[in-house]
Amino acid sequence: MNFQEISRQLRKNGHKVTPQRMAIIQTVLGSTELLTPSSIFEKVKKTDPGVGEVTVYRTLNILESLGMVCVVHTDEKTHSYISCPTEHHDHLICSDCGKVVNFTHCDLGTLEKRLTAESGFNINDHRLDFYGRCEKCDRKQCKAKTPAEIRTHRESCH
Amino acid sequence: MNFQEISRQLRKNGHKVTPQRMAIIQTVLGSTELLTPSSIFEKVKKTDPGVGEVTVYRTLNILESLGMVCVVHTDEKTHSYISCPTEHHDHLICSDCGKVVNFTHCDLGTLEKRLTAESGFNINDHRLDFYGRCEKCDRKQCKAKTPAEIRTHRESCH
DNA sequence: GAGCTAATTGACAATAAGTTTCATTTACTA
DNA sequence: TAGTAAATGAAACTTATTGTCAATTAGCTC
Repeated sequence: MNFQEISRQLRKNGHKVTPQRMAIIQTVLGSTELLTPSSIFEKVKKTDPGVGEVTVYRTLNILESLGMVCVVHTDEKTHSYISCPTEHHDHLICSDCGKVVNFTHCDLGTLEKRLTAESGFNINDHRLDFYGRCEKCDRKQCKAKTPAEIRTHRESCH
Repeated sequence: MNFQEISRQLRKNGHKVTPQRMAIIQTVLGSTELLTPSSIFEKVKKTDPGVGEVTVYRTLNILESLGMVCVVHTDEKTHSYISCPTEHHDHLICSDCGKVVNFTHCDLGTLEKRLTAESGFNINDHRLDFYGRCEKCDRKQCKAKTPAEIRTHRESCH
């Protein structure tokens, strides 16, 4: 998604196109790894020091409402976000480096029918996340323990 | 799981059996609906007013470490817990009343193989949650909007 | 292009979930 | 029935996120 498409998408939904917003959006959409509000803030600050942390939170809410990012549930206490396609998809998440791969065609139709019959539930949605190690991390096993080590390791994977 | 099994399980793992702990555990394990720390606190307070909210948090952490409850990810900002079997299972969650049904045999082997081949990921875990309406709620569509209305509605479903 | 207006921004304050601390109490063991 | 380490409750603390508000700005209208 390029600058113009993003701008159009924003305006179509009644949002203004501001430099802060665009800086944040380009950082988020240009990444394939899991991002937290504060990690986004840190990244954006390097190129656009004028952007406030609160604006990151606000922009993430807009992106979520537009379906351009997903909230990924991790064991951490902060929200994690990942840029994603707007059609239905699920996630493969690397537990070492935070890389996320979207995949489509989860083919849960059969399972869903079985569960509907067994439970009486009227199912209308699901969330499927696979966890494991991406190819890179699987080769160089991660030994990082401290937050700083994990950050270094993650950077070496991207 | 009865009183004695729970006690044994606790002692086996180096935890003491206290009245507060047992009150909390029996409330949690005796429920099929999603519970938050504060909703558990409210329930327990009715029968055992002496139990503090912090003890609820501490007990939930123990139950989680023993694999007796799962954290279920919702859109709410508080953690939600559900009593669950210790072997692998996934969840069906009613978005109206919070009822949770555990199911086994998710049969994701084929999908997992495909994704491993396509992505190079070494997958070792997954999380699959189906969302929808349970049979009861599907019949009497939920119109509740305010927290108080939702609470009333939920109580009427259990 | 100038002016208007409502949305956006950043700084700061407020909130709330969850954790830590610590003096006191209590479950288990010897 | 002590002794001791774990557990408890109350209060303080931490930290992610949200709300407030005056100043700024994007995008519309003329």
